[in-house]
Amino acid sequence: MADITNEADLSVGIVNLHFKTKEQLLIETLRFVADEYKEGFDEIFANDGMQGLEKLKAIIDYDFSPKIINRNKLAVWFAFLGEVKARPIYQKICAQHDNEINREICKLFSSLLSKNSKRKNDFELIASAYSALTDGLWLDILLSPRRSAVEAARNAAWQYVSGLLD
Amino acid sequence: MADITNEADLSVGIVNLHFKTKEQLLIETLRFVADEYKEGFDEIFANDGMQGLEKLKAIIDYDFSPKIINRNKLAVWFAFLGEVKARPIYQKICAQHDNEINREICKLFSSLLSKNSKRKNDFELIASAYSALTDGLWLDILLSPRRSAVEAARNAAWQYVSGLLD
DNA sequence: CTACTGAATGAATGATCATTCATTTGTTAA
DNA sequence: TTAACAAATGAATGATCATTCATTCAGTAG
Repeated sequence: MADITNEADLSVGIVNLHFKTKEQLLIETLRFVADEYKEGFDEIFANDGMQGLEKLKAIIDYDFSPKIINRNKLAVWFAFLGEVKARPIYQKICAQHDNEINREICKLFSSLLSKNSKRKNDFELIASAYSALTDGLWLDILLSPRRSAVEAARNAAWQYVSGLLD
Repeated sequence: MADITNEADLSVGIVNLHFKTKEQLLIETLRFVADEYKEGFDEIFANDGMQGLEKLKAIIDYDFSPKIINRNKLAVWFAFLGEVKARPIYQKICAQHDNEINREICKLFSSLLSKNSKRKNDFELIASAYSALTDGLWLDILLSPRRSAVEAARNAAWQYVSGLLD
């Protein structure tokens, strides 16, 4: 708490007055970053100017944009995820957003694959794989702080998607 | 330390005598699980009875076998990963294994794709994506403790790989 | 100017928990 | 049988750190 309040230029007292406990502060923090991510995601999905593949491209760009991923924010995400087993509340906080996002991604792949008879029925599996790929690439970036990691990750995500749609 | 030594049926003193500090205990623990994983991985790669796709299939089975992934072990992995930014030593401990594994996976995809003129030169990108996909699927399993998650994850990994090789 | 109220401070408190070490227990050798 | 040494114990110690609360500060009304 001392470190946090220092960094924020606030007194220990006022932070505890607002958040009540350290645990509450952590919970609100997770909610904040989860909402922030979802908001940007929704913005892209609500944009009817984009269609299908174009939308997916926008999501990928968003997922690897500096606003959403940088080592600080990734460290926050994975610090929370690493605690999920000990504090299931963290997983619950993400659950609703995750479900909504998954539904949208499923819909998107379903429409993208509709012309591809071969993979048409795999859209749910593919949506899961896509989301997992993104998470895994984020982890990569957290682990390897080379400058090129973000660019390489975006390419890997894009190559996966374009490979699906030949 | 009290919890740990209780669980292990050892006295606090003897554990500290051996590990010196709690931090050392954590470091040795990470080394242990990292070595354990690598050992099983090497066993598969050293087996010359298997070739190409068969080997990849074996890796996938291994990556989602109960010995390697179960919620307890995943919680350990991600707890360490979530601390990487604060304690870079954790990332260093995994680095050598990770590099060796990446090299093998690259080789494997390189040979698998050699007949596919279209993706022949993407084997490094594909290897990264494959590894990230696995990590992401592991995270999925940690987050969603439904019984079917492991099976679904294995399918997603397999569908990615088989999709590459049409 | 004074009294009142709510916001803010941060030193002091108390709880937690890693680490230590005086003591006990077990083993080997003479 | 006893002495010497090593291994193991866990209560006591001390460091860390979240939380509290007596006090100060700032704004408003009379």
